[in-house]
Amino acid sequence: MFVSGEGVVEGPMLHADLDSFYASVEQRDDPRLRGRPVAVGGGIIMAASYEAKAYGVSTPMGERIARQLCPDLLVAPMRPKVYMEASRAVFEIFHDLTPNVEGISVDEAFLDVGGLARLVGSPSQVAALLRQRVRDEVGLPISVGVARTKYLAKIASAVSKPDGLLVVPRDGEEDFLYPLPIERLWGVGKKTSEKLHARGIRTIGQLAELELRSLSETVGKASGRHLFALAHFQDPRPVERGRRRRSIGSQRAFGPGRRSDAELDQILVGIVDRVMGRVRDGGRPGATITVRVRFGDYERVTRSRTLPRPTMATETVLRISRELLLGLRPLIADRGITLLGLTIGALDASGTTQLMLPFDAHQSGVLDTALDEVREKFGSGSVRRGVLVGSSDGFDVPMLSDGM
DNA sequence: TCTGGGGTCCTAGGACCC
DNA sequence: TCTGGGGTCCTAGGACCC
Repeated sequence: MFVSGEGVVEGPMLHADLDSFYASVEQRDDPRLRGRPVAVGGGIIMAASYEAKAYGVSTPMGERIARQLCPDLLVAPMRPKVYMEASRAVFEIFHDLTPNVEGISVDEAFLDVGGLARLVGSPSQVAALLRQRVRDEVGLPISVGVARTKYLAKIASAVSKPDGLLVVPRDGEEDFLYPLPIERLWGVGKKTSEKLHARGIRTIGQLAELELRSLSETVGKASGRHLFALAHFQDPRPVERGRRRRSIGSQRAFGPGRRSDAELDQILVGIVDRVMGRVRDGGRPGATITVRVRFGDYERVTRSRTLPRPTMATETVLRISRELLLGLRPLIADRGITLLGLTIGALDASGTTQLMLPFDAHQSGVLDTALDEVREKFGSGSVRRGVLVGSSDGFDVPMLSDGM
């Protein structure tokens, strides 16, 4: 069961995903790059066109390796502002089609197109229209997957790439999903796929044959439940509008050479400045400050501290980050440092509240009253989603939390 | 594959409270 | 005085995603 918070809708899902986003923008803006292997970045490849991917160029990959794989590779420098503008234009088209848009990243979103049947047509017609509009109005290729659930739609868009459209019919879900390799599932990365391969599991169909218990023993409890549900087409998550970011961070990588304390401090000041600028721009004070360090041997550690209340003050955050970094000085002196980063999380923590409601809250009207209370206290944008948790005495307790 | 930069979520242990 | 069970919050690390 899912308890719906504000802005939660349900219907046929559409997943739209721009192809090789940065590289496509570069090819759009420079005709000489079209049809040729293009990479974006410098030092490290951040995006590769399909022509470049054909040579084995991928992200993240060192530029030198990429050039070895593809001697004709054209490398364009990053132009973040241009990409942000293109992303904004694409999302405008999404929102023009339906208000039920959940942005996942700059180049990717879920759309619930259930309500559009009468206005525009079937989900696949909406998908075709969306692709056409993005192509005509922004000049970018975008792939779209259409299915009953979010994950199926996401996998469908990935399978349809590049510049594709794939509809998974309700009676064709098994035929579509089960032959695919497990790596297609969201949440199966290097480690998890290794564990499953060790058991001879390579396809989603094979994974679906496992018992939940035995799957959980292999990949862990939460992961096990997650993958089991996906393999059995259980994915009731609706499109969530207006998700808010839960942390803001910045980091800088550098070569393994020696850094003086003064040098490190200067880098830290720059990073804190950048992060706190974004914190203030967004009006999202944060309480948990995390300093991240990667040593000369590329092993990473974090040190964090949670303030009694969220802050937007650069001075405070700088002071805490200096203290945290100070604690790492001996290790850095010993092993060198190749990355310094700062994340500020628990955003808006002062306004976080959780309401425990009885099981029948939905029917009894208790839920509505509780939602009104939260909105009154924290503003109407504060109720983000409903989460179902089990309580120890056997009763299911829907929990609403804000600031998500 | 000699290693970016921005994130999310989960786990596990310890401190602390009732 | 000693002890248990249940719960929250914080910290650190890990896996994963785009």
